Parts: sequence; C-alpha cells; structure tokens
Amino acid sequence: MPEHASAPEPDLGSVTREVRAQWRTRQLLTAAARLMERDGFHAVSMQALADEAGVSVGLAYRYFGGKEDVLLAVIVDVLDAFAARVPAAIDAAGDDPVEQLAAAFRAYCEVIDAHRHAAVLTYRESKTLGPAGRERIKQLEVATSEPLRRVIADGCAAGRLAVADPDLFAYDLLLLAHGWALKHWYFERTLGFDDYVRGQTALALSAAVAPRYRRRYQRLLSPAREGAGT
Amino acid sequence: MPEHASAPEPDLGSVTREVRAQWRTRQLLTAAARLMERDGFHAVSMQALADEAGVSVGLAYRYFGGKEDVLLAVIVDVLDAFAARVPAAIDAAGDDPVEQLAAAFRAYCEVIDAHRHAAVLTYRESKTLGPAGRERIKQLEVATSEPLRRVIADGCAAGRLAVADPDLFAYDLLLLAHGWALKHWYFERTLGFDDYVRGQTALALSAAVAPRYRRRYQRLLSPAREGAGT
DNA sequence: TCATTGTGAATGAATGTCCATTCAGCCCGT
DNA sequence: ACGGGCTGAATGGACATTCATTCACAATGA
Repeated sequence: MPEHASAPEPDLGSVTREVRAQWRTRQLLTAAARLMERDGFHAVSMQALADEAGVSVGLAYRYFGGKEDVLLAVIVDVLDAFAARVPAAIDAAGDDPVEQLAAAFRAYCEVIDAHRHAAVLTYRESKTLGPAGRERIKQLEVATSEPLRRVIADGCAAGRLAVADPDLFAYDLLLLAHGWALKHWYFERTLGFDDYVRGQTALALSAAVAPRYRRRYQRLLSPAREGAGT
Repeated sequence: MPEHASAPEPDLGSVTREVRAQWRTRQLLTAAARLMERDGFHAVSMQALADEAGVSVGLAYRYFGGKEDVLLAVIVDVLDAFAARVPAAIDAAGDDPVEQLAAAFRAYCEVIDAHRHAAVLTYRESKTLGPAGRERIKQLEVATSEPLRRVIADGCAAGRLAVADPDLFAYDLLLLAHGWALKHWYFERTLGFDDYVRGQTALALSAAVAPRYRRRYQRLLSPAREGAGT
C-alpha cells in the first residue's frame, strides 16, 4: 500500500483548473476502484470513498454527480484500459493472426488481472446503473471486443483459424479472461496467472486453429512452459 | 396486491404444521427468486419480498433469519438444481463419455436458463454474504462441478478426450454455461438457447475430443442443426 | 352439536441504523 | 479582502428488523 491520502500531492495551487480537476478525478477514481474492488460497490459509502481519496465527501460531489456516477466512471475506466492495451498488444504481435489472437487474449487477461474485481463490476452492478449508464456500458463492452473479433476474422480469412461462429468464439475468450477474476478464489489454489493464460490459450486455440496449422502453433497449443522463443 | 401464486393454496387447515411451513418457505423462496432475478438483491426490500409472496414482513422473519439468509437460500436452491439435474442427465446419456459430457453441459445450461439471473447471484452477491455463507457456496459450487470433472476424466481415460488440464476445462464449461446468463443481453440478439448450447458444445468439444475420434462425433462438433444441410 | 379456550401463525406499525446528498461557511492563495 | 476550492456536520429518506397485538382454528368439554 503506497501512499494513500497524504500522498505528496503536486502543488495544486500552481496548476490550471483543468489539470487540477483531472488530478482530483483520477485521485477519486483510483480510491473508488481500490475500495470497490475489495468490498463491492454497495459496501462502500461515500464517506469511506472520500476518506480513501483523502478528500471530503463534499468534494467528491463536485467531481461526480453521485455514487452511481462514480461506479460508472470506474467501469468505463476499466473498459478504456481494454481499448488502449488490447489493440496495442495486437500491433506488437507481428503479422501472424494466430499470434495476434494469443497476444490479444493475454492482454485482456492482464487488464483483468490488474483490475481484478473492478472488471467483475460490469456484471455485478449492471442492475445498479440506470438504463442510460447500462446502455453505455453495453456499447463500450461490445466495442471493446471488436479488436478480438477482427483478429479472429482475419485468422479465418487467412485459413489459419476454423471457427464456425467467430462472434461466439470472441465472447468466449472474453468470458475466459473474466473467468480469472470471477473464479479467482478457485483457480488461485492451483494456478498462477501465467499458468492460467497459457492453459486457456492452449484450450481456446485447440478449438480454433485449423487442423493443418496445428503443428506450426505447437508452442501456443501446449500449456506447458517452454524455454525457447518468446 | 395480486395473489401471484396462481396455484390454489392447499387447505392449510387440514395439513400438518410441517407441510405448511414447507409451503411457506417455498412460497417465499419463489418470490425472492423472482424479484431478485429481476431487480438484483440490493434493490429488493423485505417489504417488497413479503408483498410479492403475499405475506407480511414479520412472517418472512419467522422463516428466514434475515435478508441475507434469503439470498443464501435462493442460491443454494439453484445449486441444488444443478446437483439434481446434471447427474441425471449424465445417467440418461448412455455410456459414451463424450455424449455424457455434451449432455452434462446441456443440463448445466438448462438449469442456468431456468434461473437466469439467480445463477448470476452467485457471483454478484458473493461480497454480500458473510464469510460462512460464502464458504458454503464455494463448497457447493465445487461439489456441483464434480460430475463434470469426473466425466471429463472418464473421457480422457478412455482416450476419447485429450485435455491437458481437466480441471481447467471443467471450469471453463461452467463458465460458458454461466455465460448464457451473464451475457444474455448480448447473445439473445443473435442466438436462441439451443443455438447457444450447440455452438458452445461444438467449440468446447473441438478443443477436447481426441483427433482420431473427431469424425465419430461430427454431430456434436458441428454447431449446425442436424438435418438441415451441412 | 355448540360454546370455550389454548396455541402459535400472521400482521404491520414502530424502531434504530446507515448512508447519500446538501450547504453554510472556512481556508488560502493572490 | 476577495473568490474559488474545499470541508464536514446536518438532513432526510430508505430499509432491515422487532414485537405487541390480532386472528384462525383445533382441541376440549358439555
């Protein structure tokens, strides 16, 4: 637990409104994520949230319309992380669509791992959000899965993948990534993060890689750790 | 308030207390499931619950220790449904382990479909339950997945399945079954229940059936409805 | 068969707690 | 001393839980 409330705040006085507002927002968002990831949305009072962020309750209301807005912002924040990291991971994975798919899946899992319970908030609190917020989340979530769908489509087009329903497959990958958070209490007994990603990648690609390319991707299809190659 | 129980109440006067208590419990459980499935646990007040069940608040407390107990009971009820139906489905599926696996998965999905959101409660409200209840749920859930693990193990032993980590695979199947509830808002646009089950079965078995047995299970491996052209 | 009464099921207003939200004013830099 | 950032006690509402009271009915006695 690094610095909490009494973090060395930057000199807010010397900074423009705009930048200060951004800093405050980030400060609150971070606190909200931390608490809600640990205790669940309903168990976090605005008082606790403010305390954690090291500000007053009133100030929280200057930056967010209400508790529900905070929840929405936290969720959007996580979804933004997907939107930022997954495409980047794909770009960094070279031209091979199967490698790209594996990289994309790993990136999803990494974001989940970094936001463990916050990611689950998407499910858990869907009922808490008003219809407007809920709609926004749904849309963002679909958009977030878009890169994955595109990579799968590419792989199919290139003949490397053979998937009957790419849409379904894409969502399954999302689900398996979320599974790391959803079933963490179970998996952690036997698997580390890396084991989980490798195992799931192997399973998923077993179902998706076209038979004639199986050998080529042996490295990804076997969950065992191997020394050579990256 | 409309008496929701469209079923005519049995002549309570002529039955024993025991039976009456059971009737009441069931009545409350049904109401709780209905409301919580629709609005989420936190949005359901004891008043609303009592109204829905057609009883008074006070009576609800005669049958359940408190709101949390009701939640626990609803969840346990769903888990019991798994425990009852899945083994039965496996028994009814003959001797082939792959057929058994497909049947077990379908049974899971059917229970999920019958209890849509209630099944999600397991995730959503894990933070709401006290440590004791949470532990009970976890244990039940692991126990519930046991038949699935055994069938997979059988399949591997018989050489029909080739799965590196049966434990992981079993939980993935659970997750995909839950996916029907978790991502229902998305899937329902394009898939019916049966399409979903077939599609997921095809994907999962693609990853698991040993290569030399692929052809034998073509029926399960292709998501297309049998009979309709390939 | 008809009053009488004991039992515990059922009620729902009252209680106490918790918490989101507000706002009257304080602090501090300029 | 002015003004915007910030504070935190006060407010009001919602809701879980309790309990004094009512009520239905079966068992009892005549």
